[in-house]
Amino acid sequence: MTLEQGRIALDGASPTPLYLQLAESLRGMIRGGAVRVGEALPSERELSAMTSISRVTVRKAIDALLREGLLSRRPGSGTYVAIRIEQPASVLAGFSADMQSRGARPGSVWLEQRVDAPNAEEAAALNCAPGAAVVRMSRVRTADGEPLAIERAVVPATLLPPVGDIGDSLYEALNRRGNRPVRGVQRLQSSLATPQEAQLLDIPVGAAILRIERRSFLANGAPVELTRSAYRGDRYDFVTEVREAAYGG
Amino acid sequence: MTLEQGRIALDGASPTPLYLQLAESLRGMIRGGAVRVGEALPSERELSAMTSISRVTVRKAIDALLREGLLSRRPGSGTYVAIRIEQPASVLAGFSADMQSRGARPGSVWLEQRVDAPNAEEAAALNCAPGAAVVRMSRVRTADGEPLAIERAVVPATLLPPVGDIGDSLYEALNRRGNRPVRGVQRLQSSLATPQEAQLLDIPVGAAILRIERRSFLANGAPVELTRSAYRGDRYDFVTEVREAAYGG
DNA sequence: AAGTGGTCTAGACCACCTC
DNA sequence: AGGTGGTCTAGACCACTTG
Repeated sequence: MTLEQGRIALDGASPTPLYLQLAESLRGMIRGGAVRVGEALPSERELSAMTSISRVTVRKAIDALLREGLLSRRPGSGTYVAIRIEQPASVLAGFSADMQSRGARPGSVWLEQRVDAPNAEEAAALNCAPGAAVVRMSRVRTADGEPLAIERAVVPATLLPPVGDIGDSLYEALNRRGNRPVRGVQRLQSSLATPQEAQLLDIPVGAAILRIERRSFLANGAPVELTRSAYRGDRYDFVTEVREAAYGG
Repeated sequence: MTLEQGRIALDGASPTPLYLQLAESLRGMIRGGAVRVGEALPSERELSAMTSISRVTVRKAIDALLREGLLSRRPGSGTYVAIRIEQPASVLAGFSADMQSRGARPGSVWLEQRVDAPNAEEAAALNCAPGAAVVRMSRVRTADGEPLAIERAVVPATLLPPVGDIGDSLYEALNRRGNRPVRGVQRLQSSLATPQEAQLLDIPVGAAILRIERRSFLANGAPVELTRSAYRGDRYDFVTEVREAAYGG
């Protein structure tokens, strides 16, 4: 047995279910290195004895960590710390939240921020009149100070605070106005860096670029943004979870 | 109660666990319209009584359908058939189905197909013993006769028909054995074509390549495949839908 | 042969919503 | 107040791998 019982602190009186408390403890130990990658966890029966909670509940905690990709089970053998810890961040998040969930510090260098009229494609995508006002935002997005992506967003002006109050996180600004997108469609494409992109991202012309076009929508279906981004191919990967087609569809 | 007991056929002697049998029955009823969208399922205690299986096991079946997005639970109220979700191309489909949905004719040129032992990474990803048998499949995938991608799949041999009977669609072969993946995690990366890839895909060295690594899983969580693909960047884009974080587990 | 995860049962109590 | 899902227990048997 590799773990010391003292490290697992569970509170039966807490409103947090025991299995989530145990999952959190195990998560902390794995991240902290108390159990190394590839090593086995104590068996379910051992964990049950160590923590005085039933094996069914121990399994429920392990189930949660399995879905996070932190652990892997081998029947008849044991439960192991997964080799690759990948963060399935297929939830709808802006650049800032995405970077924070990856453990990097997000930043921005503004290229353009102004109110403008939409072109035909933008008006169609945002479902707004050709004469309506949109906010056009172009930035170099950085992670820990290094350029990672070029992001060009177009948003109906009515959904945002005044241009001066938008700050560095578009999604945060939308949230302040109660206009949080709940659904989005993204299109990903592999491409090569143009000379302009190469200069802004500090990479060679012709380097790999991951282009992402995102359209997102409010709960009532109204379009929120049309954003086109160009990510450095060598520094960024996109993780998504897919499920079986629900039905009919 | 909307369901008739007669519709749920469970076989205690079957090697398939009861909770998966029940999940399949419920899935069929929902797809067949026996319970309409927005309607409540019989309560867990009712299902338990109807099927003579314990409530814990009934919950486990419902858990699986929740993860597929087919059902939604409301504490204190009931379990409901989820509102129909608009499905983009981010559903879990193999190359053949993906191409057909895009209106192209899928094809294959085999590079390799054999039973082998997994390497360390594959054994970890597939949760199988180092000495287990896996089927290794490498193909150039074509759309309307044009090379579009190089696909290298590794699947536990136990999940597949004999190697000679696999045919050209991996997912179809898995389905024949009842091993349909219901969930997958994909990692996408932009990259450049290596000389070997360039030759196989008939593109210049250094052209844009979209690399996709997919791990997919059965309803019971068992890993099905580890597949690495290299798509022509100029011919393929990947569309995915993102939602606000919803289901908690 | 011993240990492991995989499955299953028959109960129980709680917080919440309203069938 | 009665029903619902949410949680939890203390056992049990199985198939499998091999600490």
